[in-house]
Amino acid sequence: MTEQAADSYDFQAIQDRWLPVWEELKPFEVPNAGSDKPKKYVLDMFPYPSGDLHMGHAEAFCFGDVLARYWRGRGYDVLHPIGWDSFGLPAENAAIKRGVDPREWTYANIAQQKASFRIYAPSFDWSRVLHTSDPEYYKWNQWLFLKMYEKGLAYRKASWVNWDPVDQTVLANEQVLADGTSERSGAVVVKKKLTQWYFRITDYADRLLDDLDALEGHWPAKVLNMQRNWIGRSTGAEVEFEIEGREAKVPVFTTRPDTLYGATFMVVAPDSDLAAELAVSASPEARMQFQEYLTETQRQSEIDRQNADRPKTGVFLDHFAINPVNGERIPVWASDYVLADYGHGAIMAVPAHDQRDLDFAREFELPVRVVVDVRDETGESLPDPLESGVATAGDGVLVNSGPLDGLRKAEAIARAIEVLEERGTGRAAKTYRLRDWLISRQRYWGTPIPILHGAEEGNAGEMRAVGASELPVRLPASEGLDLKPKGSSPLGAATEWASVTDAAGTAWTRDPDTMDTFVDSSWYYLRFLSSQDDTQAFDPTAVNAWGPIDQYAGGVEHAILHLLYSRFITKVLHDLGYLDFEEPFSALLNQGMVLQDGAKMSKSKGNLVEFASELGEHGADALRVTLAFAGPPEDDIDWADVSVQGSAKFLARAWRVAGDVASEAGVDFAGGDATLRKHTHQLLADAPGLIEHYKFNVVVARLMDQVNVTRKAIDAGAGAADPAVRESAEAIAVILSLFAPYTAEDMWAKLGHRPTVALEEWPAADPALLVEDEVTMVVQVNGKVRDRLTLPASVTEAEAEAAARASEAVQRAIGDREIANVIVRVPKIVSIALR
RNA sequence: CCCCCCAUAGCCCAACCGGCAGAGGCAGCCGACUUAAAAUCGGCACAGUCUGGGUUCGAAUCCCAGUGGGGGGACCA
Repeated sequence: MTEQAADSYDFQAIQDRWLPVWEELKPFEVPNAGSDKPKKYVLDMFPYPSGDLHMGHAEAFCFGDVLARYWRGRGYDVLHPIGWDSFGLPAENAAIKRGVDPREWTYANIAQQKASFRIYAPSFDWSRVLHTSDPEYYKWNQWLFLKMYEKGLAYRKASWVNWDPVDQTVLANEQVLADGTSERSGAVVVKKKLTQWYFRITDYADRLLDDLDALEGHWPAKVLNMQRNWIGRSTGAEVEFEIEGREAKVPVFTTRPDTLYGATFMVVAPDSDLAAELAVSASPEARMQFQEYLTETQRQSEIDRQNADRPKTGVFLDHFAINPVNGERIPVWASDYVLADYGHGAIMAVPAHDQRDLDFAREFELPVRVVVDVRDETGESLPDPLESGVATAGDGVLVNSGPLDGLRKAEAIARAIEVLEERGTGRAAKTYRLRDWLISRQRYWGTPIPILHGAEEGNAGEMRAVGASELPVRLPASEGLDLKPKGSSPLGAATEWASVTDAAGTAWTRDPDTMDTFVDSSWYYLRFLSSQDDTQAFDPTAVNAWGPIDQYAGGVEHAILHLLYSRFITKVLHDLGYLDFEEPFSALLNQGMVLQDGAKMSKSKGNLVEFASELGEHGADALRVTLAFAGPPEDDIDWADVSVQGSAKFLARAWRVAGDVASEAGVDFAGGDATLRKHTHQLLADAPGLIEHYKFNVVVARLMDQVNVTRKAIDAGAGAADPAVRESAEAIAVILSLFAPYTAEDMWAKLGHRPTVALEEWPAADPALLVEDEVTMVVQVNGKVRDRLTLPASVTEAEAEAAARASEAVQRAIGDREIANVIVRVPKIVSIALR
């Protein structure tokens, strides 16, 4: 080491010094059995291997790592694994574009990301690494599918599905954005009727919704809100309407069974089976009109359909329904404002009290009957909706409603349900916005669905699950397969792979579809406990010992999809008896985005900050400190607002403090400078709470403050040999190791200790050093600060008040006015109110 | 249209249960060191908390209304 290197901070030299040492020590490998320490499972959402790591990864993995390192410092065994979410469309599309094997492309990217992670140095347990595209992993994906299939939770149905015309595959509802475009390709999604595999997530809708309550305070409020909206439970009643000339009754869902007497017509979705059936028995003109209308609505894009301002359209279906409560005969219409896949695809229309129904009634001159007397604040009845064009949806007293008359809305809803149940024509019911999870994809780079379809006359239409002993169903080589999107799965063309003859000589064809990659990521956290185990998906004993995940960290872009699916699969595995917990993620941290000049970074905008170049230029520590210090982790970071050089400057200052310490390691701190010791112990006392509340930026600020104070003590106070200086430097190294592991390790070595500071337990704050012997109390007169009193910490309320009254400045402020009230809050304030 | 979150120095952000608006940083200015610059060190200055009401002895903090920004849902019966 040259003289120069010894006293100037060189991040490259420090990285080069410690990386090999850590790789030798493997300090973050934790056996499943752990030790006798308590356990924490800290997980970052695993990355997708599209190219190298980017700044978003840098941020996410920084925060996860701070928490993992924190809990280690607090005396826990911490499991902090890493893997790759390596199946999926982007890899496949990129592979098509470059004419390479998706497998090669994917694993090359993984290798690159691993190399970047090595330098960035999150405290991963590398012995547990997994890739979802390994047969050793997706075998268990198939196992999971078969478990779901056995339980009736995986099923096939023909339905209108979201079709991405660019990627040429179906999409889950969750993958279609609000504007009707695909979240992946950006193409306008169209509807296609196809037979597809689904997971029955709607069976779990109530639990998925209700169990969110227990996560309150541990998950971001925003994510809870989004999940609740997504599940979208409505409570009300199912009412059965008879349709003249039809055997079976038609159920409709309503949140307002109290308004049944106001139902003056029925509307069915044009693309529903019921509409088609009713049209068959309608008059020829009505049938023709309906056909035209149906064609018209199906031409509409999702975007047009979602435009709420457009006028109501519809056709009369030439049928009448009977209102079960009053026997009234009401016309049945078809209109696209009723959705086929929500509720029962049919509604009872109450135009007086529902705006959509009113708009429709006014358009087609259907009757409007007020059954709830809704009043405004002055007690005046609101105007008749037919005239005003405004439906009255609020609370009020029921009228024109037979037995419900005189009841208020809530009572009337309850009573209406009772009436329906007594008569057997309805019941209380709930319905959800959430739909079953469509999991089949017509693409190559995913987990093959382990199902065989009958391929000869004798077994045509039959389905058979692949036996557990035959798993995994491996993906065939991509060589010779046309991976280009063409609307059917590339695997179907792999005839040799797809054709199967069983022991009895019967011919079968493999299901050609692959699973949505969200299946892969819905349970990966369980696999980390036994990523090499080829006898089971996961080890229930180990999983129950470590799980659920104590701290999950990742992007808010997964607020619905990934988190909802993981919660669902966790509940299923709980119900199957594998898990003793029902929620996978006890606490969740969502980091914000890294922006540049207020905009999302992208190559096309030319505002990309490259992770690799930042890492090379400033080093891992400066980058991590910058990200942690930029602000609250859940806020977006604008790279234009931060200074990586500033972080580097701070690290150099901290590092020099350690180098200046002149006392020996192991020296007794007790005799050290009291002021500095107090400062150090205040930091030690505050840091845990700050970290646990994700206030990383505040902890970094406190470390800067501690470095500044220590610098002053060395240069102008106690001096470099004072034990308090060593105590402070050691505390800085230990806490700084969460953010800047290399620098902290080097400081630790300079302070005469052996690696690694990452496994060092935090020194305890000494309560005796935290008590102040003097306090400053503020005296306010009529809310204005008039004096500051320095008083002993043991001061009583009466003494403080006396001192305040004795103050000259206070007396001047009071003058000759009378004191109305004196409030004393030791040790903060004396507040004097004048009359 | 409905729901949720946010607003503090030029900028990024702190401020516990309502109790002195400032912990830290960036940018700025002055000075020390230097032949000079960089780095480093020392110092300085900067807001009364988006607006308007209310509660309180006391409000950045609680309540109401609004403005601006962000997010979610939305023809969901």
